[in-house]
Parts: sequence; structure tokens; C-alpha cells
Amino acid sequence: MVDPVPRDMAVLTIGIVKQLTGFSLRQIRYYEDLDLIAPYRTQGDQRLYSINDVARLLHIKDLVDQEYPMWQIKQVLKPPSMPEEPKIRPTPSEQELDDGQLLRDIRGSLQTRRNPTSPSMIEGQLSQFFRQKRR
DNA sequence: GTTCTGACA
DNA sequence: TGTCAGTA
Repeated sequence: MVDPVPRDMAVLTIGIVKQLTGFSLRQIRYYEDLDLIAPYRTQGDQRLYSINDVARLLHIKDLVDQEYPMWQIKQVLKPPSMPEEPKIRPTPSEQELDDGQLLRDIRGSLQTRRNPTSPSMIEGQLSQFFRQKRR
């Protein structure tokens, strides 16, 4: 990391996040209810997610895919942003991700999932996002 | 067209 | 969790 990349800058709509994570809109909102994520809200009450949120969702995705019960997932990703030391460690990847890993993670989830929509579109947006941040 | 909330199955 | 409704 060269400069302080504002990965916490909310710029992604729920639609993008949906494609990025593979979660349904229903699930994304549900996890918000569980306080697993706290997207920014625009005047029109529209949710805007940050790269951090996506990383968080991706983390949840891992756990969900591994069929971890919600109560356990909630314990791992308790507060929307405070990295509190979890009592249990379901996955070995609880540490923070650097930009490189994050991007790989996101791309990986896209390639693995093969979204019927257009992954290239999202990747383009992501690339652009990171490009702007680094400049 | 996209997203939001609430609600029902 | 999916989906439908009525909005913004």
C-alpha cells in the first residue's frame, strides 16, 4: 500500500455488491439487519457500500458456503468495523486483506461463480476504482 | 431501470 | 430466503 486508500469510501450500489458477492439482495439486507455490515445511506435512503463492506460480505460468504451457523458468523464479524478478537476462528483468514488480496478475492469470486450478467463490467468498475485511489 | 421497506409463504 | 407491492 502506497497511500492511504480509502477502502471505506462508499461508492458501490447494492446491485454491484450483489454481483460481486453472489448474495441475493435479500441476503445483503438481512446481513445488514444482523449488523454484520453498515452501508452508507444516501439522501434517498439508497445503500452505498465500500470496498471494505464487500470484503466483509465476501468473508461472510466464505463462512456461509462452509455452512457455518449464523450465530457463529455473527460472533466472528460482530461490529460493522471494529476488529475485535474473536473467540473462535472458523477460517484461517480472519486477518485484514491488503488491496492486492482483496482484488484477487473479488476477482476470484467472480471467476468462480461465473455470473450470467457481465463480470467484465464489474471488474472494469473495480479496476477503475482502484486506479483512481492509487493515483 | 434500480433500490427501498414491509410482508407473506 | 424468494418474491410481490407501491414508492422514490
